[in-house]
Amino acid sequence: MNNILSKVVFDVKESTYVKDPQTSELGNRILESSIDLINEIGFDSFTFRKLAQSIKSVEASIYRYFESKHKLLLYLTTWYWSFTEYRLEFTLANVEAPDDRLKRAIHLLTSEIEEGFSGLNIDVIKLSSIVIIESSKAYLTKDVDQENEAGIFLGYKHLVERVGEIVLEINPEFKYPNMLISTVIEGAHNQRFFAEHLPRLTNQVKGEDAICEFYQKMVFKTITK
Amino acid sequence: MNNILSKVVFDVKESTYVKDPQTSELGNRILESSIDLINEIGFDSFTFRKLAQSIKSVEASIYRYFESKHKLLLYLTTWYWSFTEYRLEFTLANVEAPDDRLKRAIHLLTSEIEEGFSGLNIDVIKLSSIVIIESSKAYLTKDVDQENEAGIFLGYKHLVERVGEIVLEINPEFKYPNMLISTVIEGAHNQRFFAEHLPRLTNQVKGEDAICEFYQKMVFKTITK
Amino acid sequence: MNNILSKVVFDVKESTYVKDPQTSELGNRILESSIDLINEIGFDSFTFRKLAQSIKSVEASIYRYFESKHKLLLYLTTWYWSFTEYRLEFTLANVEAPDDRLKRAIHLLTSEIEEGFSGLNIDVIKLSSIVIIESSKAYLTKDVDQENEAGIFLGYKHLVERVGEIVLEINPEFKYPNMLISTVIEGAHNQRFFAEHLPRLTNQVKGEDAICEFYQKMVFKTITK
Amino acid sequence: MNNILSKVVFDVKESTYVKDPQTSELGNRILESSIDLINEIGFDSFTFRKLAQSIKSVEASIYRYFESKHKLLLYLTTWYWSFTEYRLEFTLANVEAPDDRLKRAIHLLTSEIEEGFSGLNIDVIKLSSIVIIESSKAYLTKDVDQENEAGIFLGYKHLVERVGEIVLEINPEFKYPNMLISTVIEGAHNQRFFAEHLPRLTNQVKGEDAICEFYQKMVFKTITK
DNA sequence: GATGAATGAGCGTTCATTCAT
DNA sequence: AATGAATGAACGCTCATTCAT
Repeated sequence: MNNILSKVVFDVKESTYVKDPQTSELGNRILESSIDLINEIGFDSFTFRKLAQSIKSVEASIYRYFESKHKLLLYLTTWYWSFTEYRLEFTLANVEAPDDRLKRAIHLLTSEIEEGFSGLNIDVIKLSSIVIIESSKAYLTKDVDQENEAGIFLGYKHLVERVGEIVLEINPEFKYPNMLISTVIEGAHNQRFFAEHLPRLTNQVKGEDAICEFYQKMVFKTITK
Repeated sequence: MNNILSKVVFDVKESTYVKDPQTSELGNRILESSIDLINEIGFDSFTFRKLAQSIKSVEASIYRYFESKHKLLLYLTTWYWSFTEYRLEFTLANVEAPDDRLKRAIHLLTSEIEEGFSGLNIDVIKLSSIVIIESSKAYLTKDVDQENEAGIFLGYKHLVERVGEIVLEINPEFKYPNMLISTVIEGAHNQRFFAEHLPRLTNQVKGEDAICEFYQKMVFKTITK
Repeated sequence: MNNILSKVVFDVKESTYVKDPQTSELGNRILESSIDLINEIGFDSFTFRKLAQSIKSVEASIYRYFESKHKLLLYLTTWYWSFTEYRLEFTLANVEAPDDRLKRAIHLLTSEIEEGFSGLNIDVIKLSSIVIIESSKAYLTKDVDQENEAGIFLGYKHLVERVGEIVLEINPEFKYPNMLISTVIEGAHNQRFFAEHLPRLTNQVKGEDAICEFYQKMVFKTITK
Repeated sequence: MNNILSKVVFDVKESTYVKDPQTSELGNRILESSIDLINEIGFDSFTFRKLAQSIKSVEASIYRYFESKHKLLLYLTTWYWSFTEYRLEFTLANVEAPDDRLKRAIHLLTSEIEEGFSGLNIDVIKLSSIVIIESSKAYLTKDVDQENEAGIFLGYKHLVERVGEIVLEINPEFKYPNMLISTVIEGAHNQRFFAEHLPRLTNQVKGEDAICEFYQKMVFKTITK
């Protein structure tokens, strides 16, 4: 599986980095450590200085790869969506029935990643938890409209549209496929966070997986004529 | 309407402030200006220094009211949810039919606030746009679990539960009322942001109001047995 | 003499400072120490950090007074020219004969300040040496044309014009009074520097005062019809 | 003219460079680009990094030629004086009358270079403007006394002495020939800068050439017994 | 000889916060 | 109660420089 995964790895917009971190040993250490560190202390108090200390290097070296911590977060989330799309391909491969396809797609988008992926230097489980908590900070910013970031959300958009298309296969007249799918993705993220920190906002019992079940039902009922 | 509204005004958890800003002229200026300023430059680059300049006062004075900018944001969002709950009461008053009640509730939660509210020193339109963009930052933080903030999300939780109860009136067996309603609230916020900045993630045409229609249908279909 | 001198002290363009350093104890320490420090290590390697250390304070405190080291240098040179003009007034007071007046003026502009001035917290001798070595850096900069600096060289300009007028008293037809006087001022500065560091560029023997004599002769011969 | 000029080219003190930039293609690009760049952004914000970018090379490569940006500036000014001395030879060649020689010499030192010199990779017009603005920074430094820089000002000194000798031919008893000539050179530089940026310090109207005329008269009157 | 990668050091700046008045 | 002055700490960033290839 190594080879295939390493192919995915490159599918990150160049505009997020100065030099692709996956092409050097230091770069990879930056990725690994930043995931650990953001998980630990949160993106807000995450700084290049702290990251530099944790990889036993210096800030200047990190600037060779990313021009700001914001760009680094974009890199990570972009990578995550690109990786998720890749997993989606596998999940849908050779599955014909649209209902089945949609069910599987939603399961993928709303369940926790549980197994690690061998052959990857990136810890996807930790990364997914970063995406849940911090990714909104990547777009909820005043810079979101800048041209150079136009391409950055492509991965996410693409994923939404891919699943949206399955919805349309089932009900070609449904008017809001993207709205529905992005609601599911963001919603699942939120519910997972609520389940852990603000349980009264959800009906998810920690441990069980009501989230996936709920969103599957919601989607199918919503798109039924 | 002045009197009634000013009653709402006090319904903010004390743990968010050192001294209630609504009890003094300076405090009110802090609220007004912070809303303007956060709207303008975003919460991340919003600082007490800049706020102090814009109210022609001094950082130290703001510390009399809020112990951090984070607490100030919590105050504003709490105020917002408390205000929203208040509006909900009005919307539902004397409406008996559960279907009708739910429809109205969702409309309230998913539509843009359009009219200002006279008698309020707080610009609710601007505030709602802050809540959309920045409120997730108020809870997506490592401090979220700290005891003293336990009560802070009460307003939001209460609102979710209030509407959740209407859901249960319609279908007492529905298992995930809170999950559904918080998905709607967060979803509507996101969609509104996407519509403006990342339109490919939504099917909302700017100007129209597909969002409200979509969520109403989604909710009713989802809770139908 | 105290009182009169303290009057001069305020004659510095406000655009050079954020808060007038002469109005507080810390501000005065900044002035004194910066003069010492620039003298010692040169303006190029002079930084706010080093200055802060030498006054046993921190950089942030210095920023209360000056927004950059460049502005601080402008403050010092402006102060110096304003002070020089003040000394000029005294030197010319009650002297009627134009020849005499010019001779005295040139002497003032070309001789080393030797006596300290009691009642001043600023060490004028050290300051004058800074002006000789570093002041050109205050105007030889890409910012020189910016509007906000328009008024900054007024002291220097005014001094040049004041002495230029004496030249015109002696020879009203002389076409280049300002050119002549600014040549003298800058020239005397250079020669004093050369005498110390690059003696082959001058004919000044260190210790003697050929510089003053030379410029006096030069001026009188040049303006004679 | 090529051959003769390329002879001049080598007349730069070795102590300024690690490897003579004129001996390689990259070295020449360094010279050309540094002149452009210093002109554009000023010496203070000129760095090896920016220079490296503009020659599409790398900082490390520049260090092969110059050990610091300060040394590079010294190289350029030294080259300039050496070049000026060379032009002086041509200007004085076959001119016998001392008065005439002095007049021509001063004209050379105080007028703007207008024509470019074919056969030179160095843009002398731009370089002369650098020397006017930045050269004082080359010697107004705390390092000026260091041994290895002792020889660096030889070109300038030599030029001053060469013209000083003409002064002595005319008036052998004149005591300050070097002082006079260095005053003229520095003065002309200053006046040219003032004319453009601080016109009230001069009587030079931009466009005309009062500077040359003024200094010629000044010199002749000053040295007349 | 030229380059790419990495680093150590330090600068300018801003922030949040405290203290005395 | 509000303010002015000062501070400690950290951040983002750039620079000059070195090393290995």
